[in-house]
Amino acid sequence: MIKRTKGVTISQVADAAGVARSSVSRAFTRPDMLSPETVTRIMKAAEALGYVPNHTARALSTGRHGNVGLIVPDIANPFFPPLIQAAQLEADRSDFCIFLGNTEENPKQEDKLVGRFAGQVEGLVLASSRLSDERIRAHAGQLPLVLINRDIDGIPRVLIDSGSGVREAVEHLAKLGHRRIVYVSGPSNSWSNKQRRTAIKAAASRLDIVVETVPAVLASYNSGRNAVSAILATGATAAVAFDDLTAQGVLAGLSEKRVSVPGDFSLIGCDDVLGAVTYPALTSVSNRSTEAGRVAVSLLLDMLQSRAIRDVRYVLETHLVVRNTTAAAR
Amino acid sequence: MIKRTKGVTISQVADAAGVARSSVSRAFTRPDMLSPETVTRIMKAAEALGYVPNHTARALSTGRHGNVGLIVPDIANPFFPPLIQAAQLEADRSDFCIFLGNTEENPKQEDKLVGRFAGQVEGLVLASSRLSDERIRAHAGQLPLVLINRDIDGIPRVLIDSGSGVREAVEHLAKLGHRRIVYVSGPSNSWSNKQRRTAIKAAASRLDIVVETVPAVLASYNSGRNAVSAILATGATAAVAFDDLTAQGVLAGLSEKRVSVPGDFSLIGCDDVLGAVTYPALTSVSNRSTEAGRVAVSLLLDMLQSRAIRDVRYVLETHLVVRNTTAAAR
DNA sequence: ACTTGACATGCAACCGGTTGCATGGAAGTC
DNA sequence: GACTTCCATGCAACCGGTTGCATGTCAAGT
Repeated sequence: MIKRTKGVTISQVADAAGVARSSVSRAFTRPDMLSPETVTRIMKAAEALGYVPNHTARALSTGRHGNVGLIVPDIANPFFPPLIQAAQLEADRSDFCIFLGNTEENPKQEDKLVGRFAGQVEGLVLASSRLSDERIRAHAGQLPLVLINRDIDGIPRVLIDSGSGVREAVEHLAKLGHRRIVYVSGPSNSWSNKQRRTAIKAAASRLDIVVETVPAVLASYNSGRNAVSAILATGATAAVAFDDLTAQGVLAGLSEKRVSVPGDFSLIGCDDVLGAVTYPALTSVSNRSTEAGRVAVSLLLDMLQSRAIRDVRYVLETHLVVRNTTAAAR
Repeated sequence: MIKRTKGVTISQVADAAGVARSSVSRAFTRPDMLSPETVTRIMKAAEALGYVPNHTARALSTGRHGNVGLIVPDIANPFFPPLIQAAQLEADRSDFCIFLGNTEENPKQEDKLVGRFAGQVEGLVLASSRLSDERIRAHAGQLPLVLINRDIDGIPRVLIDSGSGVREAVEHLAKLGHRRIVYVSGPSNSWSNKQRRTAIKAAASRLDIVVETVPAVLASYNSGRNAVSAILATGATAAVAFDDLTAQGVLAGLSEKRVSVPGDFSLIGCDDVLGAVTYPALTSVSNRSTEAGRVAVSLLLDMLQSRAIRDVRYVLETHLVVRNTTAAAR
């Protein structure tokens, strides 16, 4: 049977070392204030007793607990794991821990999580938040906040500009001779979706290409698959999907309808999360999610240190990665 | 400019409501101890002041902070996100927050994370821990611990048995008339690989099927693709791949060689991480990672409540998920 | 030898809650 | 009407650290 050892306190160490509690505290936090001998004596006593500073108590008196929160809409979406990983790594470099929250794409859940996190993190990163600007502003009033893929004035944010990559995608399709294309859109309250749709329309109109939008509701395989009939009905010869998951769904749907890719139809995804591991390899727009995670946390930690909020707007450009789902129009 | 509102304390609420601090505390934690009118008065005052209980202070005096830690070796491995998600959901149901740690497959990093988490979580789930039994036992002495995919006596654990699913895969192929199959193996030092290979051989010999092993070196798309020539050279009519990524590579390689799946060749993956989002949909062995995450957290919360450690060994069997890459042998 | 100052350490208040025990008043009992 | 019982509330200690200020000591400065 395993039994649990319970907390050794600073007082016990103080007694053992024959000093005041404050000296023990200083031995751990500002050893330069004490004579070297005292420090070693205290350390030895602490070691012997197995003393470990109580994080909670420390947090209570200092107001700093060394945690930051990261809230994402859907961990299972392959876009996020690399972002989370990078965020965690960056936090770790400064000895911070990451609280992870998953909102299931649900603003209410997100609000709830922010509230619950608020008391125990020093700052928060909201990735692809589904909250209203208003709610985000309200939260930003409570604690340091950094956004990923939400563009709100006055709140530090890291934006992955999929616009640049999408523009390249449209140019790529234009060069291949496609004159009529479809944008398979994602969640309507997603900032990225808005951004991509806008970029596509702008690029297309500049290149004299007709774009139609087919909604896929959720960013998922199934909605992509279900959108296929609507896509084909437009008479387009190519499509850009909101993300790779959706694209993969479209790919499946097309295949079922005996439309070959890229022979009969060209398809481009976004976020480049599946491109390299599926067949045929998906042409897609790179995502930069790793950098986004790292930069967001780094920004947040900066804010915590300087206690200042700068109006940072950090933009990461994306590019088209050409693989095997695009070819010349028939 | 956004400015931050700082903490309203229980004392301020007490003053505003004209009661003692303890009453305010009780209004929030055990309202039944107070008269209804007092409670409403306090609540009204709290509301007006924007009071929110300080989580840290509460944790200090109660010793319960409502957090559990989850440590995984690699968030980016598609096996884990569903597990994490499920764990988070389960924790959430009991108003617990999840601390997420990523060890990069590094035991030292894992040890460090456990140490850092220890002070601020009530319990810990270690998924596919890379620590030695000894270290795990040591940690288990410090705080409640639940393991996923590690089998250590005396420590509650959740194990995913991929053997059962692999057995079903072989039976499925046998029923379809395949007499000669290939196992496309994964990393030689992987415990799962060993488990799967063993299960395949046992099942095959029982069913009078010939199995050949083709190594794929790494569990990846490319090594799967490169293994195709060797696979076809064996004259087999079906293959089981170490994991879905490898299977997807094999699928791509077969397609390039004009071998149609499942018409000419049947293919089964493992872990079911891609099956539902690729085309053709991959027949695969389920991974149960969602259940594993949920059960592990649930077990942990139980332990926290009952303050007891039971020697639980929860085994999750896997099953074959038949999709569209398997058919009758020619 | 006396002041001055630097330095090491202790004291005690504080962070913001929780909780066992004491108290006082109202209701219930005889 | 006096006595118990019970309930709502307050008091104060406590959780385990941190930190501003006071104190004591010892060496350097004159």
